[in-house]
Amino acid sequence: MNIGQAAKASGISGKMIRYYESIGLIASAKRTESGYRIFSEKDVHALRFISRARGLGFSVEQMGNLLALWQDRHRASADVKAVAQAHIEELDLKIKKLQDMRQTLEHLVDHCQGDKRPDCPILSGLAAESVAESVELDVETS
Amino acid sequence: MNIGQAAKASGISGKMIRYYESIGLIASAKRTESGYRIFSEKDVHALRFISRARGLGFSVEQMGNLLALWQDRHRASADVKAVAQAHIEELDLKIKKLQDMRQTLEHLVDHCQGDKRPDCPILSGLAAESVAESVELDVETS
DNA sequence: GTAAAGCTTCCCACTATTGTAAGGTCAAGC
DNA sequence: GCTTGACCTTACAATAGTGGGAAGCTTTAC
Repeated sequence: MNIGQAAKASGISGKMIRYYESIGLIASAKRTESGYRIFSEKDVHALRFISRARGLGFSVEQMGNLLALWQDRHRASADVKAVAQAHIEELDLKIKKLQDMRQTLEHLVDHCQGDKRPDCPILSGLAAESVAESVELDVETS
Repeated sequence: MNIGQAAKASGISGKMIRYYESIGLIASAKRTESGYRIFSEKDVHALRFISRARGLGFSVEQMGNLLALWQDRHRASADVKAVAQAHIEELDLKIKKLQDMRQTLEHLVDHCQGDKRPDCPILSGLAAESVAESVELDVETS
């Protein structure tokens, strides 16, 4: 199988397959005499594994660990679970950070008239000593 | 004021101040005869504005728009509100994406014993034709 | 036999930030 | 006046992942 067919079959672009090979995430593919990469079903299977792990937000480094565990028939499921749980915690942190941003911004937006006048609590909020300060000022005067 | 003092006062590293200047986000600072950058209170004010916008997850490009609006005394608050709301939508998309990942992963983790045995629904889930497939298999057999 | 499609490597761009190296400047102490 | 250390300057590299493109070779289809 050529790289293009492996790409279609796995959902990973040819570009990225070459990249993953170059950084050692996957083994170097065999080559034809003329230098074309050859992929087996097993290779595609691994690429699909990677594709799903990426879809769940695992980093390349974490995928390296997961792939090693996947290919180790004597792994303990506890080891896999630990990697997955650590990733859930990372996701939680990111989610919380974004939600905090969202909330602050929403608060500012709620207090903005959004008309033709230039007065804007969003800009005052960004310019204030602290975002809370402007919002509180705003609350006091409303 | 030197760049180091401006950095401390604004919460943006000297490195990043130079970067923001290089990409034109902020105006080029005046220099002493020997080439040191000089920052005024007004400059620091703008840097703090940037610092807060960054904290709310605005991209450099969006900050460019916000700064322009901030410095335009005749802006309409509706324009600012539009930028902010567009950003909230971006945040919502990111949050949703992360939450979806989190949920799928949590589902897999919940079905993993996490002991010394090698059987692991997390790995099967990643290796399956689709993540849902393995989970459903798992549900059927549980 | 020629043209098109697909492969190869290599280099660049992106976001935003940090690190490092080589060198100039300023202020304090002696 | 000179040394020292802290601070400044520019320039280049690296990070993570992905996409884009060029130049050139191979394979396939007609």
